[in-house]
This record gives sequence, structure tokens and C-alpha cells, in this order.
Amino acid sequence: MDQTAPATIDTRPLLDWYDRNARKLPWRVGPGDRKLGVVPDPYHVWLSEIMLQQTTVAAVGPYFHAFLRRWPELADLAAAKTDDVMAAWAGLGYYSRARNLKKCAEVLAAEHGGKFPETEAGLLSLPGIGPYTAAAISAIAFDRPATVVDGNVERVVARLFAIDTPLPDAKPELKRLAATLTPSTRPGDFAQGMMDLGATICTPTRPACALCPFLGSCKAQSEDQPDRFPVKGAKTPKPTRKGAAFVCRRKDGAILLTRRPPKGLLGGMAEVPTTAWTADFDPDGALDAAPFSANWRQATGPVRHVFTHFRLELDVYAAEIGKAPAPDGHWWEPAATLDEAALPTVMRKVIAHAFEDALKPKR
DNA sequence: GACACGTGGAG
DNA sequence: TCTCCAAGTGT
Repeated sequence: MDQTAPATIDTRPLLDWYDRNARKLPWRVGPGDRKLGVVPDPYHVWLSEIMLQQTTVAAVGPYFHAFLRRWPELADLAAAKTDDVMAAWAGLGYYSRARNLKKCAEVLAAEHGGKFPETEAGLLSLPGIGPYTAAAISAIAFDRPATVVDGNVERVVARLFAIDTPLPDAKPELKRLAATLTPSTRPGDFAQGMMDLGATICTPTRPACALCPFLGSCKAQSEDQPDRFPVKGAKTPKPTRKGAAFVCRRKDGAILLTRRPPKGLLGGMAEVPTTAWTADFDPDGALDAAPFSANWRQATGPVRHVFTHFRLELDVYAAEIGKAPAPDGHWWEPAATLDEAALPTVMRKVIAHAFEDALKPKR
């Protein structure tokens, strides 16, 4: 690897650009506000950074507001019930984030006097906080000179230096180059500026190089092929798994639910009873896995859902029954509170499909 | 280091 | 319909 090339890129234009173009985000203290003495709330910075992991700004907004409305302070979240946190997170995905969020709040309350550490090392030791988030909180909340590297920064740096190494192998080199750019003054604004730049100008496709503060010092742009970087490794195709799900509605409208194991896919979330999800699912034997015998009717067509590493097709069976005890490990979720249950999106799709097909009121 | 881990929007 | 992706972390 070429270690000799010094970073000669002037980063002052990036801060100037950020002063003029910073995105207005609910959890952000803008460059103008900071100059008036307003400092970010570390709790808000932390909550937003966890939610933003692999998740779009648009998706995070409503969840961020809902969490702060319900748990205004870190101590409130530390004292919350884990299932309430899981339910409030439902729909946002990557549910281990919610479990670690709650765990992190408890650790801070119990062992750190309810305050966040200001250093990367201190933050890195906490649940759910990895290298990116530790650097982001240290830089954004405490304005410490940490090198913040997310997907945006990787893209910007890969283009600035025209790095040919494919991701993820290029990550160490990109981090090293990013560190050479990080200024000692306003490191938090620099980090946010780099991420804003990646989100709005240095975009994955069709970057708006004419508007870029690095125009003139970007190697990829000078070679007239900015969107060739970063180079990506080959991606593997997604296999398909199949199974069946059972939506059982009691006469009063309650739905039979159970809890998934705390770890793994959709860990700790609620679900309707299902078969295992496998590549060799046998549809003819599906009813053997039903929670009890009933007049099960199959809805038309499966529910399709795409996870990170596989596609899922679930046949949906529905039944209506009178009073019946919930089997071990199951419970009847009242119709009135179904919306607030810790049901992941795939399960909401299953229940909605049953309601609009097999459980439709008969004419 | 490789893989598991969700979801919804854009092109 | 399909691919890519969005402020990554844990194991």
C-alpha cells in the first residue's frame, strides 16, 4: 500500500460549505446555533446515531420524536420496560439495536452516573456502540477530534483519493485517509459536514460535483469518473425460505401471539405462531404446526418479505375460535392494543393479509 | 474475517 | 420486478 502520499487536501472549504448548507435535522445543533452557545444533548445525539445505523433519515424522524416524547431523559429510558422499548422500535428494523439501547441506558445509569463518557474508548465499551457511533458521539456531542467514518465518509474519501481497493477491504485505508483530513478545530461540524456532503452532493450515483467544496482537489472528479468509486466487492444472491403463519382471532377480536427468542432474527419481538422458515418447506404438512386444531382457512397467495440475507414467503392460515386458553408461551393480544404490540413489519403484513382475505367478514 | 441482522424508498 | 442502498454492530 502506498503510505507515502501526503494528504494535501484543504478541508476548510468543507466547513465553510457546512456553515452554509447544513441539513436541518431534529437531533442536530446547527453551526449557527452552536456559535450562539447552544450545545447538543448527548442523549439526543446517542439516540439519533443508534437509530440512524443503516437507516434513512426519513425513517428515523418519527421514531426519534416518539422516543423523546415517551422517554424525555436518559433516566426515563433506563427505567423503561424492555418490551415497551421493543414495541416502540417495531418497524425500524435491526432489533438488537433496541435491546442494546435499553441495556446501554441501564449501564449509564448504574455505572456512569447517568452521563455519557466523552472519549471514544469510553463510549466504545458500551452496548450497541461500535467504532462509528463512538467517534460520532465524541465528535458531535462533545466536539472532540474523533475520526467519524460511515458509508458517506467512505464514499467521499474513496473519491477524493480515487481508491481502487474494493470494499470492505478498503475500510482500513479509507479510515486512515479520513483521519488525515480531520481538523482539530470543529471536528464535530467537520464530521457532520462530511456526512451531509455524502448524502446530498457526493451521492452514490450522479454526484453533483459542480457544487462540491472539494471540486479541484478530488482525484476521481479530476479523472472525470467520480461514480466509479468506491469499488464494491461482489454480492451474494439471496436464497428464498418458506413457511406458514397462523393468525388466530378470538371472537372478541384478540389475536394469538408468542415471543421470539431474545437473540437472532427479530430477536425478542412478538409474532403469530409459525412453522420454521426453511428452503425445503412442505406446504402440505403446514397444519401440523398450528397452535391447535381449528377450521384453518388458507389466505390467497403468500406474504412476501425481504430480509437482509434471504427472501421469505409465508403461507397464511387463519381461523376464528370462541373462548380458548392460550397455549404455553402464547397470549391473546386484545384488538385494541394490537397496534402497540412489539410486532415487526413482516408480522404486521401477515396479520393484515389474513384480515383482508381469510378473516374478511362473510357476505 | 465472514456472516447475521430489517425496512422502505429510489431508480 | 429487481437491485441498491441508509449516519454499523455483534459474534
